[in-house]
Amino acid sequence: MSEKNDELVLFFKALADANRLKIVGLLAQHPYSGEELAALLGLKASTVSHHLSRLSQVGLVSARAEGYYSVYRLEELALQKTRLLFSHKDLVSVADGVDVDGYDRKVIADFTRPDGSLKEIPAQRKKLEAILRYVVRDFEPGNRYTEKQVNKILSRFHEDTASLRRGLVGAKLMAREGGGGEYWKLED
Amino acid sequence: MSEKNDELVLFFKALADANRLKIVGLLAQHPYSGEELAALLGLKASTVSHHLSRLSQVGLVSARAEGYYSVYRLEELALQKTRLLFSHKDLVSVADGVDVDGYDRKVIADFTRPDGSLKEIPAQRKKLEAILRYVVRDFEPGNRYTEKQVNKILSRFHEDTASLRRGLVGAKLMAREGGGGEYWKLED
DNA sequence: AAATCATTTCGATAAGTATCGAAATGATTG
DNA sequence: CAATCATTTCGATACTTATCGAAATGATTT
Repeated sequence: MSEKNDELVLFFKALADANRLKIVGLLAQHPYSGEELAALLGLKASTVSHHLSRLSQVGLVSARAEGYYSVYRLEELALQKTRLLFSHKDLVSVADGVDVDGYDRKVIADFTRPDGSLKEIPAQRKKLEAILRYVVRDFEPGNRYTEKQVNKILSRFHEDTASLRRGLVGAKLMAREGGGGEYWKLED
Repeated sequence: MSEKNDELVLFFKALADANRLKIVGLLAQHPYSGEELAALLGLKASTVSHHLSRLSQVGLVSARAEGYYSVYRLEELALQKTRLLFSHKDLVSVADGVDVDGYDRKVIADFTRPDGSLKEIPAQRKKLEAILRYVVRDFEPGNRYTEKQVNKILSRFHEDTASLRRGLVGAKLMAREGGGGEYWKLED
């Protein structure tokens, strides 16, 4: 997950420099030695060496010895790979390491007291939904509850149990049977 | 020339950061508000704003107002463009700002295919010479080649190896020893 | 082995930038 | 218009890195 992303970041960093892009463009024509590249770009040999190191680190260039020189060439294979990189599936997987419950946790932290009860019931819909997801955890799947039992559980969180109860049903986190007033938790 | 490269550098810089990549991955799933992104990534709102600014600067994300929030979405068009970015021709043009061999580069871009082979052998003398300078790079200085070896190397570029071979000798880029038919690369 | 030439490594410096907190701005609701 | 909430801007800090010069390493020739 994360290591794969690091590799991607390194790849883009390798291309995120004007002089390295020029090197790639030059090597796309034909191989060059480091000395030639330095002359063409107006840079010192040590600087070019640094750039080539970053490029070869991600497999974009490779070197072969030739006389005094090392001759560097572009690895078009690495670029081919890049073309395939931007499929929707691969893009989505870039976010793999992300903690998707982060938003809920932040809202819960903002609206709850140390004992877990609610300081207030959020007015904004998105935050209310996060809080309702938090509250509904205290109900067990499969169980059926009377309205009185529901209110008792909800009262741990806030005195306005009616609002919470209506919210849970409205958010389709719980359901109610029309007549008898029995409630149960809905699964995702 | 250079402005175009700057744009490219900015584009890669926009993607050369782990958190921005995650944002791209998340927005590839569906739009998010800045607040949600901040919670998901464990960053402060101001930091996320900075990242979104860099991403929208290169057209990768766009925003639309929705209630209190601004909702950001990925511009898949910008990514499509990226796929086309790595054609041989465009790669070669990345080195346009480099002040040497500009003419040769243009000719090479015009006459070569993505794999580096020749679409055709130029008829005009100046263009032919530029192409010959390009071709001769694949010969190593000091080496001696039989005609068969020469033809094998030249066949990477064009099936008419005889024309290329005669051109190289005529342009004094390579020399041939009269009797035995051995060839070698001439230095500038 | 000594000399020569290119490349790499190292240390230093300057520029860039990711991140935060605080303040300013913008947008929406009451 | 006042209150509320999200976003942006600003100033500061810490980390990264592009660049250079000098020294070390590697490779080739004599």
